[in-house]
Amino acid sequence: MNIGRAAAASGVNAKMIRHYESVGLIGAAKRSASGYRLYDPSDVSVLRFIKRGRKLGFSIADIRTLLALWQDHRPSSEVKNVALAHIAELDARIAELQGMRDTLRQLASHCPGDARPTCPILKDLIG
Amino acid sequence: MNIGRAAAASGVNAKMIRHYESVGLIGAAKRSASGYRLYDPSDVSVLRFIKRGRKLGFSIADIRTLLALWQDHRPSSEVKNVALAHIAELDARIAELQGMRDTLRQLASHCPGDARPTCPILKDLIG
DNA sequence: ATGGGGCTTCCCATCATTGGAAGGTCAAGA
DNA sequence: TCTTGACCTTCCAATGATGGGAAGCCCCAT
Repeated sequence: MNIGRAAAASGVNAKMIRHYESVGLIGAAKRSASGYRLYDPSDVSVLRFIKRGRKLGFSIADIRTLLALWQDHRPSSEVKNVALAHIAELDARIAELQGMRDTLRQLASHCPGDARPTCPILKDLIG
Repeated sequence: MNIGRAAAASGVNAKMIRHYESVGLIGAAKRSASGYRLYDPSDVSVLRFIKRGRKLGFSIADIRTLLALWQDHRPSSEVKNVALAHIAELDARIAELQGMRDTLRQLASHCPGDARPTCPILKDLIG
């Protein structure tokens, strides 16, 4: 299977497959006589793993860890720890964004939004 | 006032002040005879505006707009529109992260987290 | 054999920020 | 006056994940 078919089968586009190979997230693919990368269904499984991991917000570094844990049949506690750490990061990021949003919502609610230039949003930005 | 003092007074470090100048977010600073950038309190106000805007998650492009709206005394409706659009982006991003977190929390809650390799988190990633 | 689509590598851009190198300037202390 | 150390300058590069595009080779169907 060429890279295009692997891309279609995994949901990871060809560009990213090459990228993941270049950063060592996946091993170097075998090559055809003319230099085309060749993939088999187990490679597609790995790509789907990566795809799904990215959708859950894991970094490439995390996914590298998770792939190793999966392929080495490591204890689920190790997987769970990675997941819990990521949940904590997500919580932190969510709280940060909520703080921004709440502040802005408050400011915007007091902004007349008319032709006058006076605006609490600008007032806040000016400090 | 040299760049270091402007940085201390505004909370924007010297490196970023130069960067903001290079991308045209702030005008080119006057220079001393020896080439040092020189700032006055109104420049510091602009830098604080930028700093605060970044803290609220506005992009440089948004801040460029907001600075123009501020300095040109434009109607508050324009400012409000920028803010409301940003709030919408924040809401979308928050929802996205919450989706990830909720999925992960669900998966992690069913993961034994013990010495066995079987783990619903990995099962989900594999698809 | 020709055309078109797929594949290769390589470089560049994003966005905001940070780090570092190499070198010039300033002020204070010996 | 000389030195030292803190400050300033410009330029280059890296971050993380992804995408765009160029130049050129390969393969298959017509």
